[in-house]
Amino acid sequence: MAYWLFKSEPDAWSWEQQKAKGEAGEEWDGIRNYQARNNMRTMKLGEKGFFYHSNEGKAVVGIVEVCKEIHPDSTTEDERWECVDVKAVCDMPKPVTLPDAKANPALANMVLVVNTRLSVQPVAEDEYLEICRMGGLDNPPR
DNA sequence: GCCAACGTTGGC
DNA sequence: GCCAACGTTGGC
Repeated sequence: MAYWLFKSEPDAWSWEQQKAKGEAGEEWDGIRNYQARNNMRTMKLGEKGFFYHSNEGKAVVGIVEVCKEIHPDSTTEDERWECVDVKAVCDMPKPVTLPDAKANPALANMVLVVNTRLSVQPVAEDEYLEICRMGGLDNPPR
């Protein structure tokens, strides 16, 4: 079971909007970066990931689950671009900010800290659990 | 709003 | 296949 992190500017697509979609979930469309797309290609149904607000907030605000595996991105005719669907699972009781993550030595190698520009990224299991711990999530969904 | 870091494009 | 020019992301 792998873990992921999805980045979104709240102006474009916020955690509130994601939660409003409920169980149906929503396409994680608009990704135009090969690395990010390749990460989505390896995602399996049911895998968990963080929902991260970039720009405003700069924090992990919730947890999502992959509810549809890789398929064409409906927002473009360009068949190079594919995406998955995700649905909201739960809030992060206490959002974990980027400065929080940077200040934690256990997260020094986290992609979020090391490569700030990658919008869909893998998260190691120990990093996943550490962020959940910092966020006050006692029983992280696995 | 600025700018560093990074990715992509296109000329050669 | 290299690399300069350009565009975009995202932290500050």
